[in-house]
Amino acid sequence: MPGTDSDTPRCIEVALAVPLFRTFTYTVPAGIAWPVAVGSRVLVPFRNRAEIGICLGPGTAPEGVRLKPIVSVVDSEPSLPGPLIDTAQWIADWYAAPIGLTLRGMLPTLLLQTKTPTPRAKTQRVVRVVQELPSLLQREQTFARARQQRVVYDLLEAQGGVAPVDALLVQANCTAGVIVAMVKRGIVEVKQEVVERDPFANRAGVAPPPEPSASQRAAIAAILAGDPGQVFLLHGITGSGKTLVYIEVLRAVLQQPGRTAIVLVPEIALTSQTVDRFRGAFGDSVAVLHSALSDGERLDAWQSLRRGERRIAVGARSALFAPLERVGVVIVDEEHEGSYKQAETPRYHAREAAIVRARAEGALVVLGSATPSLESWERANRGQATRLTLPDRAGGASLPPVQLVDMRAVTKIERAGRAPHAPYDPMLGVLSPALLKAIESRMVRGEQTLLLLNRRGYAAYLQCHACGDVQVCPHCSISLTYHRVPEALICHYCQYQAVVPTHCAHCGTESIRRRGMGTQQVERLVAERFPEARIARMDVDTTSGKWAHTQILDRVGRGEVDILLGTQMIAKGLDFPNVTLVGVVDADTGLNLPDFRASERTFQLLSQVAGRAGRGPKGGEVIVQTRMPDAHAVRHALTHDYLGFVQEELEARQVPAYPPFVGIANVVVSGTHQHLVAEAAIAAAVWVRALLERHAIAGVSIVGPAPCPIDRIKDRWRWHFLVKTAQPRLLTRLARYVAERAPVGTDAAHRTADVRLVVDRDPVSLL
DNA sequence: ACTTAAACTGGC
DNA sequence: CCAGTTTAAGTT
Repeated sequence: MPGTDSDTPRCIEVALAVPLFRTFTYTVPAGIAWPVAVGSRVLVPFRNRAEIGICLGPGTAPEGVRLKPIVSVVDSEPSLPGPLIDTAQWIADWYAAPIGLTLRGMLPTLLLQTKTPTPRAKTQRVVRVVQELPSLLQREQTFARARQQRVVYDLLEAQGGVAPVDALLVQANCTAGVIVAMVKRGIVEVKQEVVERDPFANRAGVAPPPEPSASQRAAIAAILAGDPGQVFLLHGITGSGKTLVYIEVLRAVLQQPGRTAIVLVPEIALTSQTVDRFRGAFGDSVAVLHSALSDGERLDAWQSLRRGERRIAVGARSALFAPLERVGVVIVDEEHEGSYKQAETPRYHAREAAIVRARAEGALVVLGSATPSLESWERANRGQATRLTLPDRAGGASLPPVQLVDMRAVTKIERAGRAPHAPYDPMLGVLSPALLKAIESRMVRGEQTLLLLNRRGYAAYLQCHACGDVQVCPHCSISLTYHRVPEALICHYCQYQAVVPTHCAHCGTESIRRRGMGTQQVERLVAERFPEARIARMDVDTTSGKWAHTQILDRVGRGEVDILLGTQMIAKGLDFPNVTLVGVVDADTGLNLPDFRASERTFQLLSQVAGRAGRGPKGGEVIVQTRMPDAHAVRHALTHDYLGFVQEELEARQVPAYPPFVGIANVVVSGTHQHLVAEAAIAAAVWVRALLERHAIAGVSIVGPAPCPIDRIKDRWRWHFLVKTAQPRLLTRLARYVAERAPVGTDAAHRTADVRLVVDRDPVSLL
């Protein structure tokens, strides 16, 4: 047996959760069984402390170092099976991340702690609405004189009808007396409740899946006939029944003894309907991994998967690391979603990592989307993925017709018809007559409307009409958004809050105006126009409570909402047959961001939200308001023409070169002093250029450095430059070299400015 | 990241 | 001159 000779010490390589691009070598004392399995947790002395690390295999003693012995092997079975270790190695390599931090991200935190405190269920007091006041009219009558109660009610309502008492008091900026009064009036109740309650644990089952259509059957058969590691791109238009394909593939795979499966969804809270269907089909075999699990619950879920008690892991990004063995299929739903990219180290993309893990497991991969990412589309073009298409909506429904409203024309007509000094009517600039009329007809018919506006708050910013001054965040270089309930100016990047000024800070006049509409303003306009409508708003502000998403959507599903208004979170995965109208209030919001994916994201958003309409027998229609009707993202969305869009967008990515034609790494330098950051970024870029020249490396271009489009966030100034090359291996080496060795923050001045450099390979956004 | 040791600062 | 504070180095 290797390593058992008494004169060659038994050594292992151990990864520890420190930001270092290296492992540590330990000896294994005689009392401990040899060999130590790869992927096992080991307790080791490190910096005078005991730490838990992961054994990566036998090691060789480096020269001139006195090795320490491990204390013990913690696991009887490795916590991380071989394919997961391989995946971790790939992630660390490709994304230039320290292996120890990568492995840490794969395990529940409790498994890496040396001491295990027992978590106990916490309780807190919550307020719940008991008397529903769905329409504006009822609310105005009820709260005629009770201003604060109205504020509390609106906040509560917006969060799904339930909220913790203390949080609500802070939000409404009022005293407990207000809530006591409301309890007395029988409008709300206050109860003590356990905080951690898993809404997925006891949700009602859903109807058994219908019979697959011909094209669904063809896709299922093709996938099941795939070779181990084969990647399928399932391109199915919205409502074509991709989920049914997933379910049937899962069913077939799980029939093989011992086989397991992983399903990734973009954000669990937004896809509860999809998750319900998996639960409905596979019941207790499913472990739902979501961000609101407590550490203890997460550990429970992890262990049930590790022990084989549950064979399907459903969850966001990190569910890819489910400790399953013999994985037969990995499904990535809505594979184009940017949330699959992690924003912190390791900055991995779960879709790419899924392909790597599947290869290591011998599993199939299914990437599903109505609007595949250009990366996946090009992967199929190159023959590295097999394209499957679901061209029709299930049940014979057709895609809804999309009507474009050119808001430039609306503005002109409105101007012409208005007396010279008549006050501007915000309604016309925000909701066109065509859209209003369409909403009205839905109200009359008892059908539901979805309104998308990808900007939260009331107004995008405040501007002084006299001097042009705009209120900006003192910590970030973006304007403060005006929020009405509760009234405040809020920075959407750092949550900084300021009171709303009455006078311009710059010129002292009172000419402050609200510019750029947000969801709160549209909610108000719609409520004024349709006082009897039951309106729900869904955006980050109304979904702060843990299950607020689910609660709001359940209300829509039960028909208790006439108009659901929200940001992009209403665009995903909702399937409500009574929604017959989708209105896009402003298609242009994201179109002009200085980011190479702006068009792609806009097209995806428009296509996804359009797909929410007409899912039932009543059909549906979509109305898109825009001032940029010629933009290709808008044009092709109108005709549901994904192929047309992709063709044009691929063309646009050739020159200047962007993914999928080149790989890019975004090197971001940040720190607290503007000029030091600029200096460091310039020096780093010079250093990389010199490196390329010294080694005569061709085929790499450095773009920049320049300030990031948002050049300050949370008091940190930001500069960046791009490293572009069509040679992935070269980019791996460069990214690693820069992350590990770039001379940034090494001198005293830069250290005081806390100058740091991060390498973000395959960035999802450059802002 | 975190800890420890070495190198500085300032009050006397 | 020494305590307290900043900075540099190293983790097996």
